[in-house]
Formats: sequence, structure tokens, C-alpha cells
Amino acid sequence: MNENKTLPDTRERILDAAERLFMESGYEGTSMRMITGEAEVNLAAVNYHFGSKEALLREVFRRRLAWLNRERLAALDELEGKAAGEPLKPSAILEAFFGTLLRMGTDEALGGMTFLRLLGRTLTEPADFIRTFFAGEYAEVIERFKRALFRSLPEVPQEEIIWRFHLMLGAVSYAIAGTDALQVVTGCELDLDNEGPNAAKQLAARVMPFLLGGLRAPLPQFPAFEEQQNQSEPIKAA
Amino acid sequence: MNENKTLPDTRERILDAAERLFMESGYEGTSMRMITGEAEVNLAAVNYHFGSKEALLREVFRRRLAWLNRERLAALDELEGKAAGEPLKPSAILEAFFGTLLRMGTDEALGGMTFLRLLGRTLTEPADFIRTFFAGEYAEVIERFKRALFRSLPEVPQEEIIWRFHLMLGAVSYAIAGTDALQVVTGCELDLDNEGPNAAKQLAARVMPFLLGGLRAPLPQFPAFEEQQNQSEPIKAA
DNA sequence: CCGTGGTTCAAACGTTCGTTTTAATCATAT
DNA sequence: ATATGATTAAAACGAACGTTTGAACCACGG
Repeated sequence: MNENKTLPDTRERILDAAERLFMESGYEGTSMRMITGEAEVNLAAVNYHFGSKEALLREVFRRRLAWLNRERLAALDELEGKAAGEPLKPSAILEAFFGTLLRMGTDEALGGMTFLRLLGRTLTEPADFIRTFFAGEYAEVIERFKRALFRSLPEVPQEEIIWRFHLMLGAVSYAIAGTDALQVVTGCELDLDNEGPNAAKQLAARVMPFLLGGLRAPLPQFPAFEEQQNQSEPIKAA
Repeated sequence: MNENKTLPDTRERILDAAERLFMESGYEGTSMRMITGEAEVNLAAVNYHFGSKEALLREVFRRRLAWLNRERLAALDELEGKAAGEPLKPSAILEAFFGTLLRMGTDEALGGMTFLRLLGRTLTEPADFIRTFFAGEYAEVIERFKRALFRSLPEVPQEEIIWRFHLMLGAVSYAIAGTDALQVVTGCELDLDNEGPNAAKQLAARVMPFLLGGLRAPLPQFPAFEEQQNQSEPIKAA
């Protein structure tokens, strides 16, 4: 009958359970029976409310990324408004992009660390439909921030900026996804009370200087390449 | 009868096919039938030669990591030999660790870019047996390099070094794993003729300055922590 | 009160998974 | 050539997967 009235919490319970389990075991490693079991709902409820497992995953992300995208764009808008046409400081851009993300980890209502880790992990999932989904969800925000970085660092080749954006994304994704994944590799606890709002604050304090250092590192010198290694106008721009 | 004589290439064909398919579709996303199909061997061959799918994955990595671990330790040994007791330069340590890795991408006999990308992706696989396996394979090498970094940067808190090591690993893993994973996010081709030996050379030239910049970035300032904040501005060629 | 439409439920669907079985085939040493 | 053990082959195993079915359930407007 109704379409958007407040439903019994079945939908939310499923989304919460799926969020946690996808984070813990990955998409392929999580079965519908695990999800409905943890959510304490009937097995058929997922297909009834969402249509399919793929659609469920998309919805898990949509309800979080809607906020994240809005917040990131708002932060950038405010920066650009204050700057009155002048290029922004790289550190301010990174703060708007990564700081906003990391702040999600402090707010349990936005998914907290669970969603942060899920996001970091899922970006490396090989499934095609996942990559396609993220491409669509991220397109606008990435484009805006890329442009801001181009303006902010006019002397750096745009291709290099994209690479470093890519590298920063990787570092952050790993840092939030793998608090235990690489704990195992580094063989060290990395303290970081994994849950709780402090985690994300510490994370931000540690990560931001690293990112900024990488972004502003000296440009690479290629061995003895051909003509390339130009200065300001490579690649396309959509 | 024999135990280690040169077998028909069945084993190698399986390993090659599994390497490529695990890279492309992940562990859970790759079925034994896909592997045996691509390798053009019988379905039962995997269980006959390796015992199980899990054991196959371990063997896929063992044959590559044996070389990588040996080479990394040899590079570090040589550096420490030349230094005659003095601490090493951070850039030299990073070159020994990440440069050796990236050089694998240039040598098809060592797995080339396929293995590099597989490695980057698999480090984020949530399956327990995978994380346990990597912990064991990496333990010694990580420990040696961690120690070298501690000695190299005595004024930096060890916890901070571990964090930055973690972040560097993440950046590199992403960079090599996701040449298309984040292509989709950045919406840009990032040229980089994805196969071939040039790819890894370019990759190294681009990645190493970023890592060094991140590693030597100024220390984070926590809301109200202890003293520190000793290092000066970075940005200095290697 | 009944009927209606949104929701839950147990059960089963067909498929695919990793693995095992049993027999055929191959290579080699005596 | 024949026996022997290593390898390959075809077929089947039970379990688990995502999804669908059709009846039961519930709230509520008439």
C-alpha cells in the first residue's frame, strides 16, 4: 500500500547486517543466508525488499554515499566560495575530500568505522557490477576535486596529479580497510582502538600529513624518455 | 614415482591460469572449472596436484614470493653491508623494498604485471586463510625492513613509521592492483600501456617520489599529545 | 465485519560449487 | 613385453548458492 512510509525495520536491519558482513567477508564471501540470519529476517526478505543480492549491495552503499557525496561537494563549494576565484590550497582540498570521509568513521549514524572499512575493501572488489556502480556514484565528485587540484597545482602535469590522487586513494583505502589486514603483515597492533569515534580522529591526524607529503613530493624524473615529460597540458579532460 | 622431476607442464599451466584468473576475478570469484578450462587440463588435476583450491592459491603465491623475499633481503643485505653499521637512507630502503617489487612487473618470467596486480588485490581479500598465509610469508622480510626504517629515522616515533609503512603499502598495492579499478573512479586512462616491461618502469618512477614524500612528511600534531614535531619541511629530491 | 494489499514465512527450485571416486592411460625400469 | 606407479579422464557426490513460489499473516479502510 504505502511506498515510503516508515516501514518496520526489516529493510534497515538487512542493510545493517549486510554492511557488516560485506565488510567482514567480502561480497562473494557473504551469502544471503548469513545476512538474513544476522538480521533475523526471512531468507526471502532480501529479494522482496531489494530484488537481488547485487541490488542489496548497491543500496548498502547508496544510503551512505548520498551523504558523503553531498558533504564533500558542500565542503568544496564552501572553500571555493571563500577563495573568491583564487586557487585553493592543496591541503584544504585534501581536507575536504579525505577529512570528510574520515569523519564518517566518528559518526555511528553514518555507518562509523564499519562503513569506512567496507568502502576501502569494496573498492578493490573485482566484480564488474561493483566497479560500474562506483564509477557512477563517484564520477561527479571526483571530477570536481580533480579540477580543483589542477587549479591548485598548475605547475604539476595533470597526469601526475591524477596518479597521486590515485595513490592517495589507495593509501587511505588501505589504512581504513586493513586495520587488521596489514596488522597481520606488519605484525604490530597499531593500537588504534578500532571502534569508537577516537579511531577516526587519530586516523585523520596520522593520514593527512602523509598524503600531503606525497602530493607535494618532487616530480619524478624519467630515465631517458622520448619527448614527453611536458609541463602543463597532458591528457584529456571530460 | 618421481617426486621433483620435470613434470609435464600441467602444474605450471594450472598455476599460470590460476594466477591470471585470481587476478581478474578474485579468489571466490574464480571457480575450479574456470581454472581447469583455461589451463586445458582435467577438472580433477587441481586436487590431484595441489590438494585443494586453497592450497592452489598458496602455491600460486609461493612460487613468486620465494623470489621476491630472497631479492628483497639480498638488496637490504647489500645496503647494510655497504653502510658498514651506519643507518641507511630512507630512500635506499624504499628502493630495496618497493623497487624490487615493481621490478617484478618487468620480468614476465617472474609473473610480470599479472602477478603484481594479483598481489595488490589479494592483500585485501578478507578470507582468513589468505591473511594467515601472507602473515607467514611476509613476517621475516617486514621485520627486517621495519628495523632498518627505525634505525634510519631514529627521531620518528616507531609507531608513526609503522603507520607510514602501512600507508605506503596501501598506495603501492592500489597503484598496481587497480590500474583499471580506479581508472573507473578517476575516469581517466592513465595511459600506462598496461602490459609490457615499460609499465613497471613508469610505475616505479611515479610511485617512488610519492612514497618518499609521504614517509618524510612532517609528523602529525595530535590535539594535546606529547612533544615531538621535530622534522622540518620536506620536498627534497632523493 | 470482511476484504485488500503489503509483508513474512517455510519450502523448494535449478544451478554451481569444491571435491571424490573409479577406471583408463601413459612412461619407464626390469 | 610386462609390471608398476604416476598421471589423466569422465562422472558423480553432497553441500551451498541465489532465487522463486504460494500460502499464511497482519494492519487497516470500507
